[in-house]
Amino acid sequence: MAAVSDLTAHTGYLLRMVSNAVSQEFARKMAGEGVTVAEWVMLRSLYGGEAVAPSALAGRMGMTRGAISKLADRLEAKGLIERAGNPDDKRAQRLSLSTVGAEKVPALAHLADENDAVFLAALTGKEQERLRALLHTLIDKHKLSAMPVD
Amino acid sequence: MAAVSDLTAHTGYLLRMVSNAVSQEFARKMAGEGVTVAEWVMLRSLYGGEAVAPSALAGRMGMTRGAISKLADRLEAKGLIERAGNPDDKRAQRLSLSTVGAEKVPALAHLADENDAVFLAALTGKEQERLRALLHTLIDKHKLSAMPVD
DNA sequence: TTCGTATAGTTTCCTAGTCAACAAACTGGA
DNA sequence: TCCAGTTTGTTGACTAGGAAACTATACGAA
Repeated sequence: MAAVSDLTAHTGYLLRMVSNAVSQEFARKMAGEGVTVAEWVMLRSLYGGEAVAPSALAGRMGMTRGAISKLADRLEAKGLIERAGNPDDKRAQRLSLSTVGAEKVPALAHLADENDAVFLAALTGKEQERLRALLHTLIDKHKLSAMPVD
Repeated sequence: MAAVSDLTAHTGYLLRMVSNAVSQEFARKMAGEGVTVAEWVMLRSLYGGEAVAPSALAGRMGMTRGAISKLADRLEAKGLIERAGNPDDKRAQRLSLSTVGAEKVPALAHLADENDAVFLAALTGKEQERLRALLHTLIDKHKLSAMPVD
């Protein structure tokens, strides 16, 4: 007998529901700063570190090289990042934040903190800890590493 | 002082990471059946009930009417759903599963069950319960209702 | 009645991804 | 050395969705 379980019977479903709610609200706030979530992730990834190769970012951000290429185009056009060639390997590039980009990150980070705090305020401190622990367990056991963008 | 917190410091970030992992794996399985996740949600929403108006589905699925219109086009083209006019209101439509569509749902539901179970196997039964409870709390307190599709 | 407004679904334009083909540059073994 | 295979980033074709304009229909108050 093929019992068809309800959509909401799946934890994966609940996860998407909650995750989407947080992300959409976050996207809205970022949009107010003229930045998309993917752009924020790239900016944050470049913050406070050395210049990074696009292909490395693709791995970190869980996007294709093609997507990174276009994303970098947009951020470069906005003057938030810079592309530098690599004399050792003429194919390669190094992406880094521009001064303006670096100045923008803390403000965006503040929005991210705030967004997270507001949403999680629906849980007690202990519950928040428990949720984080459970998510970390899933991440570890499944060896998840790619940064989520969409 | 503007301390810039790490991306992974945000629970919203962890949520997206975990949620994306489940969803992408699920999307891969659905793709093997020639169906996208959005299509699955629509099919499941139409399963075992009365015919539904596109606009109602838009609300339930958290998508715009435009998106539903195109989604319905695709499913109709695949022969999985049917559009019926409404004599009472010539603007309105009613969407329902075709016989083929209805037959397909249980198999897809099985894949959904399986996908969920495999992913959550990384947690103990008690932990799974706790995770679901926490997600439900967030959903309730934030009055989330739209079905997540992307 | 009839006209203004609201509603249902469609369509167009835009955005942001993927995938696959590609050119240029590198690498290493015969 | 040199050439086959790999890697880097880019590009073009395609997809799925959102926003807003649009069409057709319904409704309601003057």
